[in-house]
Amino acid sequence: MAGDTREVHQRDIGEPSNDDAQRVANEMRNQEPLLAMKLRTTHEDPEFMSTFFKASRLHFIGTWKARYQEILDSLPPPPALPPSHGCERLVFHIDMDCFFASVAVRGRPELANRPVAVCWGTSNNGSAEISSANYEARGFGIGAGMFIREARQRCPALVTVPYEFDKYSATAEDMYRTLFDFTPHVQGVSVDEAYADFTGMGEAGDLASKLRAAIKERTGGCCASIGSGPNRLIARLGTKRAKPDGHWHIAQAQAAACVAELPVSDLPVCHPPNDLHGLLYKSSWIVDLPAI
DNA sequence: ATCCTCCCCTAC
DNA sequence: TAAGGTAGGGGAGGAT
Repeated sequence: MAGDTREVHQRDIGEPSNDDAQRVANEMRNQEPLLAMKLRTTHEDPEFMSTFFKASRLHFIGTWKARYQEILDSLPPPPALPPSHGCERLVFHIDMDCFFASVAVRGRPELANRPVAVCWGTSNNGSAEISSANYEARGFGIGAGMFIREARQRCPALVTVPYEFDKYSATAEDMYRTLFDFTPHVQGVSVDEAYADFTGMGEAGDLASKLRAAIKERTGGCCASIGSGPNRLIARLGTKRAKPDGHWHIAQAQAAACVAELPVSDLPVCHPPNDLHGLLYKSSWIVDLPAI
């Protein structure tokens, strides 16, 4: 079988096997106290509420702003945004690639080049929700929001690893401190995503490659993708095309043409189900919207 | 017209 | 077994 041949080949050249990767994932689970407890009621665990929030990825994401504020408080207050003098602004949208999964793979060579997904859940056919999947896993059609059961059907060799919230906080801080080294004009969006104004600081491609390299080094190997353009919306649309591990610039002059050929669903807030969802039936492409 | 409060919705 | 929280934008609708 082709798969067997590949395994033999990997062993020959000393690369970690799938077994090595699964063993590392098992060790991660074994060292996670939250998985050792397996306590589910207030009777079994008097600290049930606290345990629940400690294990919640949504709570982690939702309370990130408070931790970000501590970073802001440790820095001098940002100067006012300098005027652009009528020239177009250079706005960056920085977004870490599959953040939780890349933190998991970082420093664990056994997981490199393997399909990896982050979730609680130790059962192969459970309904634990995957919150981050690396690009190898996405190649099997695995993505955020999918239950572990379906992901395992699509890729039996998938490596599932538990959350490491403390590492996410520290890595996010590394990313933000790197960004603040470049400019004080930073707007934090979330734990793994920010906008920054680079107007008048140089050429977009050059700045982006320097910033991405600095983030990758400071975070120990986590990649950021960057979209850039004259405003936040255009920059953000550029990031979609930049991923993974890339940069895409959309200048003001190209912005209208670039955006026109995108599907309506690429716009923020235009994802069903919502109030604008009817538009998706009338038009799939942004270029057609003015005709509606 | 303007300013509120609530409430629904999105994104992360 | 799995860990669905949180902040902020914007519309509706009432009070001024």
